[in-house]
Amino acid sequence: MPINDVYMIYNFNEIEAKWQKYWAEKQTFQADNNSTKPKYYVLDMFPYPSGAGLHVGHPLGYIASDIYARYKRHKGFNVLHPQGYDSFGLPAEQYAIQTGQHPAVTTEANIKTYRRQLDQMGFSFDWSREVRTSSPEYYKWTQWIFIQLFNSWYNKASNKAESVETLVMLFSQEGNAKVEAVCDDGVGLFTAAEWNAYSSKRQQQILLQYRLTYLAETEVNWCPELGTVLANDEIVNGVSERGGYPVIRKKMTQWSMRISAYAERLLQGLNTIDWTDALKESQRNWIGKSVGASVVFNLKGHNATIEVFTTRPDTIYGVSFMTLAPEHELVNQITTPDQKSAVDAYVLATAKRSERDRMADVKTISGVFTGAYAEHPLTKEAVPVWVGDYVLAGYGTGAVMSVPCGDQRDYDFAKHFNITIPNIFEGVDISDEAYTDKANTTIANSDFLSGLDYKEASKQAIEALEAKGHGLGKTNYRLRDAVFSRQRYWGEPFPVYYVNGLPQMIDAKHLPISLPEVEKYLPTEEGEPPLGRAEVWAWDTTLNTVVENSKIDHQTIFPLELNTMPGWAGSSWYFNRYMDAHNPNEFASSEALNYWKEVDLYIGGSEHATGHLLYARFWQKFLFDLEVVPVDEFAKKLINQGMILGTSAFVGRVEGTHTFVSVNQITTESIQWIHADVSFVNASDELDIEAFKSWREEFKNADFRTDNDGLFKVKREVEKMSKSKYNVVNPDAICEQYGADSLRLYEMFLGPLEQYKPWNTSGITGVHNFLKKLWKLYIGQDGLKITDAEPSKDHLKTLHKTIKKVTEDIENFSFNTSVSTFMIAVNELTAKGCASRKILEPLLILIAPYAPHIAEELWSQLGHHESITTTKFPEFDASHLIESTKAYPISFNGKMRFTIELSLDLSKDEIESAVMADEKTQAQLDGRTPKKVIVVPGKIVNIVG
RNA sequence: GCGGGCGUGGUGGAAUUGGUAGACACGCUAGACUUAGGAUCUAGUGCCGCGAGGUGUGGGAGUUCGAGUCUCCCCGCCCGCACCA
Repeated sequence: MPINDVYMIYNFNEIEAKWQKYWAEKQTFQADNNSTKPKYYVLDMFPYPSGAGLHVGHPLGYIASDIYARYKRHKGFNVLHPQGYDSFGLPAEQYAIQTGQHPAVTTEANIKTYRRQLDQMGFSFDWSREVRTSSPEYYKWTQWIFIQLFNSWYNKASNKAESVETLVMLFSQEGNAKVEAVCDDGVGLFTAAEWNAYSSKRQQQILLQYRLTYLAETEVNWCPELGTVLANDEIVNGVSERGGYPVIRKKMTQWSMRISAYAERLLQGLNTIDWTDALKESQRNWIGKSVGASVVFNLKGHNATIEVFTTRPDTIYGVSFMTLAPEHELVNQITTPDQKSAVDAYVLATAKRSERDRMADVKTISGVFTGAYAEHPLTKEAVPVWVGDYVLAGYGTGAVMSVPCGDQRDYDFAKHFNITIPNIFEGVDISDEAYTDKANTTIANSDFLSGLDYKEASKQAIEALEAKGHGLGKTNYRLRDAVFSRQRYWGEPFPVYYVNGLPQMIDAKHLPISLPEVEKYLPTEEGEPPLGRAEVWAWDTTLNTVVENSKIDHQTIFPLELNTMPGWAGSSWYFNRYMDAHNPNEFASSEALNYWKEVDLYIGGSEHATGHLLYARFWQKFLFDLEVVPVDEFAKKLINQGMILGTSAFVGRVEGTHTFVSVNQITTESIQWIHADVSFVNASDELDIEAFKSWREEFKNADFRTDNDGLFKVKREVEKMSKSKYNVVNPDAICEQYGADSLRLYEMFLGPLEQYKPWNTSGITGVHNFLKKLWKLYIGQDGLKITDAEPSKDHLKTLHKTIKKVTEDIENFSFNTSVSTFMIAVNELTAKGCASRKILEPLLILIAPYAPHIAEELWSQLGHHESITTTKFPEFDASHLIESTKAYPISFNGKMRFTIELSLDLSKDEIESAVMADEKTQAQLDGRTPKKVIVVPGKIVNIVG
């Protein structure tokens, strides 16, 4: 056979296509819901299929999870490794608005691209379980979950969600006084008799205040540019996360999710799951638990009271004033005529400032006295009531009891307005700043609390306040209920219609409620969401169907909800659907749910910390309460892969001219930096001037001031990889040039999985060369090199060193170092001329999870007819690592330690005597006799004295 | 301000978890073969020094026979939350 025959050289393109086809045809990676093997569920965060396709950053996490999934198969697990698409979303809709193309059409096209790109990477996904959040078969169950939420309330007594039917029963039997529910503020008390006498409408309105998803007029974050509301986690620094548009506060009637009911369980659950500390900490911050007390102050001369929340009830005797948020409802009511104009002016001025301004400017102290006085609940002294914008309307009750000696903000406010600062701490100087250290506090000047520490004083203060009916211990959470409505087209329709303005659920058996066709994807002229354009968007209660009817008679036909669900709806439960992806009758069968239970390993970006990952935990806990899922945390272990960043290239242009200047030639002129496409620049930062010139019309006749050698250098900067920064590297090109196995290895080789790292294509030659060397280890000019010769001890040592390292690496998710380990192994075996089947077969299995195509190809060339994917992973045998007998002592203080290199030929006993005979050891022992010598091959030897 | 993390060659990064720092790879230098090569192979490559040698993990101190690793202080960087009462 000629040398350039396909079987002689490493023809990665051909090999990869061949095995991808093989895996697809044989359905190699289809998971079985009935298996005697132990199960293992490896999940990636499913992608949003954007029009730009995948860049090299996207597959990083998929490669890692794929290696792990393949490894687990080798280890004898029944592995579920599915993939799908989070296919509802804003970009497809924005594109639809611009082009009139239906989002379903562009989404379908994008999915095709994604699928092709994912396939070419050789991922071992079980595509038979693919889900798409935008398909009616899927969102049928998203709608179903919504109905379950609507039909549930949160019982604090049982600490779980229960059916609204039980709530109705309680109301009709004993009213709501004893019902411990998480519900809206301001639900009044009623008796059973009153409840039963209420109209049906009134009853429904009351129930809405208890449901886990509810309709309420709330102040929401409205983004005019996007034409929709946003959840708190979708806003970053006062602007929208997507697009960076301004966000304003606006009152609207919206669906909300009562996630606050689960605040404590979401917090506690973090202790049971293996997620990173950083991520858990983000969620803890976001939930923001604080323990303290609610205290009620009477107002002098008014019937009203001010309720405050404090984490420092121990400082109750240090209160010298109170502060209300400018938006507080009492401000108007209690302001005295003298102060009215000043207060009104202040409130107005604050209202004019945007959220962002207020956030940016925290240093300026401002406020105004209302003229009113509250009464201290214990001393009965008068306490002046102020208004100040350092108090936030949205947290706690929007009012605080100000203790200037114990809180820096209160202190600053008091200093600024000359309010007295009583000192209630023993032996502490507060002339310069407040004393905020509650761990080392002794309370003074505080009646019965004097002499107590923080903990005891808080306890007794709460007891005293409770006894007087002026307060009680309370825990506050920062976590707000999540707005669930979006004024958008491309999302799940709600299974909701309205009768007399009250929401009704469509019976689950009529789901899905599919998205209607609309002519345009914009809001209507009347300002209704896009679904308002649908001619057919009403529910016929007699026919139980969405009907075509322009003249709604309001007897049997009722309007449907026009909002759609937010992007996070479909992604909050998809991991359960994969277990039984095509079940038309249930969202997943209980057999499937009980078999797979939860995700064992979840890999995805940390940017979802307070969005998707919190909402998904919330829904899982709810579904657990409903007893439809068997576990209340959906992912046991979670790893955040770091982002792969792009290395942008900038060319400098002298401001206001058409002259471009190489970075070395820049002198004093002011330079405007322009992104150049990274494909025009080589590894030495030199620009292909001609390519750049023909890139855009405006550059065609530009001048270029080059270096003396005629080269033009660009400036490099590491940024997020993005189309708009022209720094995107396409995996298709890499696969074409180096192959998927090279790309997979290189992405792992780049650095620790969780770290952020810039992409640099030139380094890929290193791993590519490794694959070529690997190939040459098995295949020579005359074909297969493998022999059945017994391996030498040296070869065995290399193999087992590699087995040990690679196994440890995979278990610890340090995939980067095993790539190096492979390189060392192949270099050593090549140098030693190893051709033994007993070495090279196990080696191939080690490499298979990382570089599956080449491994499959060589495996089949070795004469195997079955895929390598389920062969048994090689076992490490320590005896092969023992080396020589040189030992030298390390320390002696009761315990003695030696570093030792052990000999392959020696037994444990022989090693022991070798150690003891060692000169240095003898010197160190100084005549003493050790009791015991512990020998661990490949490790340090302990000698216990 | 609070919380989490990090700091090692020109670069990405290793380091048996307290035991020969810089594995492996990129880049670079020299050479070989080809002789358009960006292909392949060999050798070298932390820094200073011709050399023996010295020095070296942001800086300083400490614990230890021994510190990149542990403790304390300082400097710098990244991420999350942020007037949260």
